[in-house]
Amino acid sequence: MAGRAQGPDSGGAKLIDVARLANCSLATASRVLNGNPRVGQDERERVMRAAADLGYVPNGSARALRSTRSRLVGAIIPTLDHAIYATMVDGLQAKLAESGVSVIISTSHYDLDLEFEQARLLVERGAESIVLVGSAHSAQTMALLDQKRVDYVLTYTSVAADTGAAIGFDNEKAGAAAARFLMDLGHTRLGMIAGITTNNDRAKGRLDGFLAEVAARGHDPEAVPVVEGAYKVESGRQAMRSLMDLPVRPTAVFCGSDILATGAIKYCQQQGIAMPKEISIVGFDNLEIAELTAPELTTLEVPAREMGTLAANYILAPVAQKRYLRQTELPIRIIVRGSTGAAPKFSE
Amino acid sequence: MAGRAQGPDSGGAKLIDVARLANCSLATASRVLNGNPRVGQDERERVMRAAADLGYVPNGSARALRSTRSRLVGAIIPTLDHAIYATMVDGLQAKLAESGVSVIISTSHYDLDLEFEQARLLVERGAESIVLVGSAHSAQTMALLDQKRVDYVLTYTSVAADTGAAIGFDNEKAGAAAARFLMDLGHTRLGMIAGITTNNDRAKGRLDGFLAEVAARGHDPEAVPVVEGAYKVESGRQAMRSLMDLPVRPTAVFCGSDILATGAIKYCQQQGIAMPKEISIVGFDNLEIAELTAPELTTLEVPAREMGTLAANYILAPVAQKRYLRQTELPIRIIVRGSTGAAPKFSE
DNA sequence: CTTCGATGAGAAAACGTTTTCACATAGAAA
DNA sequence: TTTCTATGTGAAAACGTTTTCTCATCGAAG
Repeated sequence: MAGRAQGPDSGGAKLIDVARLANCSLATASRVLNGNPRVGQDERERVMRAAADLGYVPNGSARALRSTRSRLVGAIIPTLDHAIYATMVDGLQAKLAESGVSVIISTSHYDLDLEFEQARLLVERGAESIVLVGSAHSAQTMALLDQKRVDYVLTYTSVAADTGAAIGFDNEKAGAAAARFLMDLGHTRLGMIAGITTNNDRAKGRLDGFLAEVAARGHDPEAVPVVEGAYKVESGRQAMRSLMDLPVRPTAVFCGSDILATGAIKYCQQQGIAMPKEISIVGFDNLEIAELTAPELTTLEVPAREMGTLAANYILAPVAQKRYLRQTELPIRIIVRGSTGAAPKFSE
Repeated sequence: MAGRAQGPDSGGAKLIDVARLANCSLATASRVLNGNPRVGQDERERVMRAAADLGYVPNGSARALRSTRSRLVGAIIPTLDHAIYATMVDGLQAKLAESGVSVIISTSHYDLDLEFEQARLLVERGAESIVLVGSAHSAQTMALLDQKRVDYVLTYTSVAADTGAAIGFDNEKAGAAAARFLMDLGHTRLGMIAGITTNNDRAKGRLDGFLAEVAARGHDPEAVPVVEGAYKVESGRQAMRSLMDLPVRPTAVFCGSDILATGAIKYCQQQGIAMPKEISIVGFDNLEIAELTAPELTTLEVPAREMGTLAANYILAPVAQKRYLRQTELPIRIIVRGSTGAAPKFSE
């Protein structure tokens, strides 16, 4: 970080230079470049030409300072290393770019204190809106956004706080749907490989919903073995092993992500556990890999890109419309593939 | 995009408020918050406390305007939807965040004109450095970066332009290594499924290197069938089909990415083409999915995260060190797994 | 003819910082 | 004592825009 972006000498043409070349005042030049209609045709053309000739690039800092509009949006996600989040950001960025709004990205690594620091930095940078993941955030963070009047959007959740917006889906409903789907196939011995639930309300929601539905069907949720694993293929494999080593093996396992599910499938293949004959597996996310396993993976589709696009739409919307977009719950589809089947019959 | 980030009334405490509360001048307050040592102990403490009490958040625009240092870095990548790029950005962002530098991200979708627009916008936002992917960029883009004195880093390539830095690997060498590996296994009937080479010097480099090595071994590169496919599993599948439909089937296929390779493997499985007995397949990237196929995929590892981290190091380095880091060529390893084997013996 | 509203244009203030410059004060060197 | 250097502090300029006034000019309405 050495060398300056736009030194006084270097960098190049400023608005005053454009104005001089176009033989008009600073004010007029500014108006032209901002599309203000109150300026004559010929003047407008002179300024445009002058700007082009000089290769004029406005100074965003100065503009932001004076106008209090930075055209900057911040996004804080757990990590870019998961397709789910990367794709959401891709959608967000693509949509915002259409309107000339830039995205500053930062990662929290599932740490709420770190998230607060990032939020602070984003506010400092002048972000007009901030996109967050999930509904669990530190009180500090919320207070900051509130005090500084930064509007924010929660994604991957449908639970909106009292101030910001929420655009996502209901993780509990999704977990319940998975349980229902498996029980409808006749499975009664269920298990779950959940993502790490600490500081992760999405992982927790899926687990809670899953167990709640089990209870709703009159089964004992306490009897459902649950293993938590980091978002890694290998943890899925190991989690599956510990489930399969249980005295009473589950016949169906719901995994909190496709990555975990893939590891689970891998374990079954290695152990020669027939799928879906002996074991049914359901994933979560519908990543591209869900079609690469053998058999292909039944999974719940997360509308990652759509959440990004909708968050962008909300951010770009005029205040009048905002209240209608404030709480958007997206439906979550189950994609049935070969990894699930009817529960095996037991001879006992 | 409605509602302002830091209005005159709203938002909250400014530096002048901090100064007043600490009973000192604006200058002193500024010095304290910037760690300037020329200020007394007690004064320093008063200012710190005042800033904390008021929840003071500096205005980055004003700071950037006056100091010409934005602490902002831009990154323009083809898309965030490919793990390769997302991971690089993750590494970049993580490293820069340690020094309080933020990353503005934008995507070019492999379009050089769009890339120029994005670069312009980043310069406007005050980015002090810009990270680009590959070595092929429009003259306009290069001229802009040059004129505005924005230093830039090319990644995924080891070819540096005369001004910026390059941190990556040699795609031609990598392609050649793949060819050598396969020929060393006895394969003479090679084929390639390349990524779309239009506006993509990385895809093109891999192809060129592959063919060059074939030629270097005394074979006719014209005889090597090449199919281009978009970065999708399905295009890999289709590309593989067209290769397998050839009158003389290749016995070994080099794919420009693991995604394409995965599609190719899928086709072979569907068609019952034995791997690696009848066909050897080599991928590129070493994505997590490379370990999920059956057999697992032999592939060339791309140091995506490392490139991001090193780009960040370069950006953060003091000018004196920059020249030593300017051109960093990373080695590229071949990860041998089950998808490749000795060439089949022909009865002819 | 006036008076008016509309239109086009410029001068100067303002945005919130950092930085330059000047000025005290105090202890050390002469 | 005088002169110097080092240290801490404040006043005010500066960064490059946007925006608020103010002021002409002009054709239309009175």
